[in-house]
Amino acid sequence: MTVYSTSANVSERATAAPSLAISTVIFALRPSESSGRPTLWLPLVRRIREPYKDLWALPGGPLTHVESLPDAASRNLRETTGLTPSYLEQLYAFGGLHRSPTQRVVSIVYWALVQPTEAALADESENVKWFRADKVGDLAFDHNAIVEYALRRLRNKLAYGSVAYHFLGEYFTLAQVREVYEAVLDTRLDPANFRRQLKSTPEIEETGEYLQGGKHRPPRLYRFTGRPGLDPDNRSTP
Amino acid sequence: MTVYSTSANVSERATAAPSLAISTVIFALRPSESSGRPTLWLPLVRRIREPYKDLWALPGGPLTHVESLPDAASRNLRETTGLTPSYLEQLYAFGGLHRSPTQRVVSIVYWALVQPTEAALADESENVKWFRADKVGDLAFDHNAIVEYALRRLRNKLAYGSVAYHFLGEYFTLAQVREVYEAVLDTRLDPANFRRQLKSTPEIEETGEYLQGGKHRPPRLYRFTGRPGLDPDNRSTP
DNA sequence: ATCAGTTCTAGTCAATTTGACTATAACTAA
DNA sequence: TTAGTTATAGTCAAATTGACTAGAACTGAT
Repeated sequence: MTVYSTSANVSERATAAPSLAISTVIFALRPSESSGRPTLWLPLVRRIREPYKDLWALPGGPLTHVESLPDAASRNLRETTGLTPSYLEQLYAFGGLHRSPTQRVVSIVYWALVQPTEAALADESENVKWFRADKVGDLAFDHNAIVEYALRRLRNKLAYGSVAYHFLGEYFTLAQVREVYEAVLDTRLDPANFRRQLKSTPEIEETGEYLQGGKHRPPRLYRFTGRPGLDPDNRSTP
Repeated sequence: MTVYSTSANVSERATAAPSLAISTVIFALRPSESSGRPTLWLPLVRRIREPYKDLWALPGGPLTHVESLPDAASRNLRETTGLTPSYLEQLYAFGGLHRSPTQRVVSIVYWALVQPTEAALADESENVKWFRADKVGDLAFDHNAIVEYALRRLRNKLAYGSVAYHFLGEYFTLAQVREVYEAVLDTRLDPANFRRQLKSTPEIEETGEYLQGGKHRPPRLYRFTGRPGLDPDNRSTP
């Protein structure tokens, strides 16, 4: 089985550029099956051909000539899960020599966050399944390393940045933000101190609304007004 | 002038993968020509063919089949400047549709830091020249945007991370570290407070040595003992 | 209607960190 | 010997953080 396309000849094999693929690590919060508290999940697709046939892998595919890198990432995200991300950022380009046993492939990997309302509608099937981020099992290629790195970046970015809000809808309670932090960082945080910190950041705006229908005192709803970040792609998410 | 290689046919043009290149933004500190204080510089190469003939551009070239991404970055860094970096990290993959007017190119860009002893030996020629990082002029392709982004990342990383020491040799004074911060962030920092902070980080080790030969009280020399960082390539720099 | 249970929210207080500043030590050059 | 300069330690108030207390506001059970 040869891995080079149709009309390539021997001299081209030596110099031909490695092929380019786009993959995406998609994170969403879902209630844990045991505790009911939100935990971090991601969708994987089952490989239907060699190499690594029948193993789970990150959604991905080749980059076509007519689309930008983030467009390609969005597209294969939509194609495999039906989802539209609320946040999409380039993670890393993985280009090790032996990532794929049959071919030299450089994968540019994106990571995406989707809101739970979106995530609930996600397509799931025989070949697309959601896994807890800390229990993905053995994946195809170097995808375990990629998922681990994506998790590190997510945790790191959460500490400094403004990503937490992209897991949530437009309006949210401060306790929901805390739950995002607790799920992603896998810790418990003091509710009173956490809200004091959030209230001191100018990017979080108090609204007049309250979340009704809960079992206890209705919490006030807030809105995030910050700007994306320093990613050069910078989808100005309208 | 066609941009596709020899035996490509029409149908391949539509689906052929975009070509892959590696570029590097190389930072080093050099004494400013005016004040003598260290400032941030980077080497650029003059383009000797179209497109953008005669404009300055980042060092770079195609990725060959037999080298990893960081190896390719090191190689073209060495080939253009003769330098060996003390720090090398992936910056970003740039893949906009119209980065090059003649061809679809995806560039995986690395950024490197070199120590001043190294940087002093750097090759300079008609076609390789060093520029102040804030005065590079109009560059080829999207390289102005790339340099700007590299600067943002460098500044950002300096605040949290451990990059500053890679601008310096194995032994350094705390004032030298401060000069790195001042050069990169373009501010002045209080010497006393700055050293208090450094001394509270466990990764900086006091040595028994002092830097002799200065004009004033000889400062103590320190050593950095921290580990690289969370980059997946992670050259464990022996 | 009342009360127990729970979460939301504001606040207190000591410990730690930060920013502005002062003072002394240790060297060189004149 | 002294003036000039950098290195280094320390002081003090302001700001931030972590642990904790307590009242407000709701639901569901009695």
